[in-house]
Amino acid sequence: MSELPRPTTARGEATRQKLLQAAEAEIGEKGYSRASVSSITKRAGVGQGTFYLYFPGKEDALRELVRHMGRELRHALSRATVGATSRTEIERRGFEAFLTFSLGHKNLYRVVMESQFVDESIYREYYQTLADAYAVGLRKAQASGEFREGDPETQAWALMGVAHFLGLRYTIWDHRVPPEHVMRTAFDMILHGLEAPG
Amino acid sequence: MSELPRPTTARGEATRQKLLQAAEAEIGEKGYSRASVSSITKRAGVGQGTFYLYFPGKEDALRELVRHMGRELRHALSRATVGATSRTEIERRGFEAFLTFSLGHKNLYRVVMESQFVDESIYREYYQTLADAYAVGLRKAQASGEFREGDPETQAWALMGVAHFLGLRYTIWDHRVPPEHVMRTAFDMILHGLEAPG
Amino acid sequence: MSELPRPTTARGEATRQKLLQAAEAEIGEKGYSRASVSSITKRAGVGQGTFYLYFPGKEDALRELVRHMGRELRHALSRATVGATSRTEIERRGFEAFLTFSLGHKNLYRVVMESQFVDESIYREYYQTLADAYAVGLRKAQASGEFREGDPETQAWALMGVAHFLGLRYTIWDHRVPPEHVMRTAFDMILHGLEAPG
Amino acid sequence: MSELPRPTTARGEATRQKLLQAAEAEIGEKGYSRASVSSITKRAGVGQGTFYLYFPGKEDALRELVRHMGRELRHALSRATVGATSRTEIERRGFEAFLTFSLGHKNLYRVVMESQFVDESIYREYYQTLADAYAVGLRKAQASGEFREGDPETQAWALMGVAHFLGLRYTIWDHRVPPEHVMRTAFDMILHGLEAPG
DNA sequence: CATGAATGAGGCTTCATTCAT
DNA sequence: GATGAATGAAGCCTCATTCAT
Repeated sequence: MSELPRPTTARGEATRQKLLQAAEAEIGEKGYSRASVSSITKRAGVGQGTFYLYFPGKEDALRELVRHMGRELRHALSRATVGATSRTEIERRGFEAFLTFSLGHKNLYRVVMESQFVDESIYREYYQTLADAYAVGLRKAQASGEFREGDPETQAWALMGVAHFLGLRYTIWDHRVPPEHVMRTAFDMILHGLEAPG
Repeated sequence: MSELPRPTTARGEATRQKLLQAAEAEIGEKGYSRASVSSITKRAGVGQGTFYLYFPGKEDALRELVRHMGRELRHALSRATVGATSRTEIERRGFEAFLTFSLGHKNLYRVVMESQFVDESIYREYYQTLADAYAVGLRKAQASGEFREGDPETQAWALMGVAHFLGLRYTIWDHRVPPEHVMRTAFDMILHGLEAPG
Repeated sequence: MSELPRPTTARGEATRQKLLQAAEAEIGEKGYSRASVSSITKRAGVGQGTFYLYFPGKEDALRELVRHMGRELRHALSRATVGATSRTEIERRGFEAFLTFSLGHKNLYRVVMESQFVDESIYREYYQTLADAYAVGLRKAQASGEFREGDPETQAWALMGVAHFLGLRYTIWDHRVPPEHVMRTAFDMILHGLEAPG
Repeated sequence: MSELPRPTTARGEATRQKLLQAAEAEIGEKGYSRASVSSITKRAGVGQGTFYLYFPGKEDALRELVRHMGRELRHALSRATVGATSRTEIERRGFEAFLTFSLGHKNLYRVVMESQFVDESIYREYYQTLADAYAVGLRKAQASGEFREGDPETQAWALMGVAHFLGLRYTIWDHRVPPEHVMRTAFDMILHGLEAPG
């Protein structure tokens, strides 16, 4: 009723993974509230009750999924930006990696977005964690003189907004516009701003 | 797609408005799936069955609400930017107006955000309409040489992303950071970009 | 969710009564936890959901039933003892009425007994109300010199215990021993005690 | 009816005892139907399946517990009344011992009371065994002229009713009234009856 | 002896929607 | 126009019990 029992055997761990994957697919496709635990267990090929051996309730599977997505995305961003020689380069590669990642994890991405309507704290935690890491990099780039001065946290949230909306619009909803095209315009704006020089 | 049958009497119109306001409060506070038609009618002070005299179903009230929010926001933006002397000025005032508006319509804003999980098309229509109008302005500013070249639609989506995320983070979730502070950083970035000049 | 809506129409009141009677039969026969809401509604000939139009939950039907039994029993005792010329007479008639009543309401009596394991307060209220009324009568009989001195509340509980156990043993469980026989022994003991005089 | 297979090793016996104690606590605290086998095994510190090595099912643990309580209570009563010089003395000491015992075994007592709703026969057996032993003593006291004539079995049930109700009311539910006070009134009534002499 | 993962029946409850008045 | 009683499908969750290890 109150404890969250973690499986102790390998068999248990496998079942847990099956459930998590099934939950990702089910919730990603139908949305959290239309997704049913019984469908999840059916997809996972286990009995209904088995779900509750691994999660205290439906909401907790969602939480788990969002945390998982957060970890995966951060890893993807790390991998993509390793070895970059400038912050500008990091931004570009990170942006690209984000779009690729979202496209490759549409379901999980939907799950993250919807989490805000189930328990806002899950969603806030997800983005705040990203923003914090992001702000660190921006602060360094300002210190080194590469980037213009400005509050790094605000910038981080603004940039996440750009990425989120462009990702939603141009990769998740409709990817007929070539990504390079979107990237070019977006990056020009992000790096040099809207105003024409002079 | 076709408009719902509208009431013909003044009394009917009043009931319809009461229901819409109740739906806004109920869905905004509890979220779409936790909101119930019976609570909505209770809030509106009408009988349960009355709801179905004005809306074919629960989803349709949501749809109506999103359209309503779209209209209101566009009016607010028009009003705010009328008489501006430059596109930069329009951007600034529009941004400000958007933040004020979201803050003043938290429930409605929540409803719009959640609509994507009920019927994506409502949500896409909402943003696409905004983006289209936005892009027209940006295109003009580019033509006049005030703004740098770039695909206006992409820019519009990117800018809406900035506004959405900053609004969510700094006005809806937590408005301890003063809006001027957020605005200053955001605008510097939007107009001149991240990179230091030279 | 929080209000307990009372029916406003005659039809509603009728449904409520059907449900209450069905609940009495169902819970009385199977016991509270083995009784199911769905069986209750089936017996009542209404849809499952209808139950929740009249009771916030299963427990509340039980509560209602116990209160009902309390009122009925008190009425029966009043009726039985009206016109008695001595407290001894009241005791005798009350005792008899109690046994008759329990026998005629086996199901309801079972429901009352079981209520203590669902929500003790229901059960305590039931007996405390009886005890309070009982003690008033005993106190008067002591004041008038008819009954020996002693704490009336304690006496009331003791006498309810006698009635309860004898009723359970000799009317509800097994009524092969003639009631007069039980009554004679019980009354002799209650009125004159166990000890032989002298 | 037949005894359950008992463990043959000392280790097994220890496990069985742990389970029984855990069941007493769990069922006593939560009530039979809210008590779960898995909680019992958790309390006992053994695996879930282990329960079924010692009991055919949940009900059987209850049965065992009631029998256990019966034995313990009878022993307590024997010990308390040994060496008493009159039946009156036996009554007094027995009554006192019963109250002390119930107070010291609240959980077990609750379990016994609830058993009637799980399997009435367990409960009836419990009280019938007590009543039979009780009646033997009462019959002797009548034969010796110490107690007034009357059907001993009826008297036994009546007296158990007194003890049960007073125990429930004044020790288990609320022991603010001093036991001596309750005992004095109760005993006066039991030994000499309600009616004033003369 | 002991374990704990797995099961699936079954219970409670919610709710969008219908309909007779 | 309006009502509110009624419905039944559907969902979440619990739990006694089984069984392979």
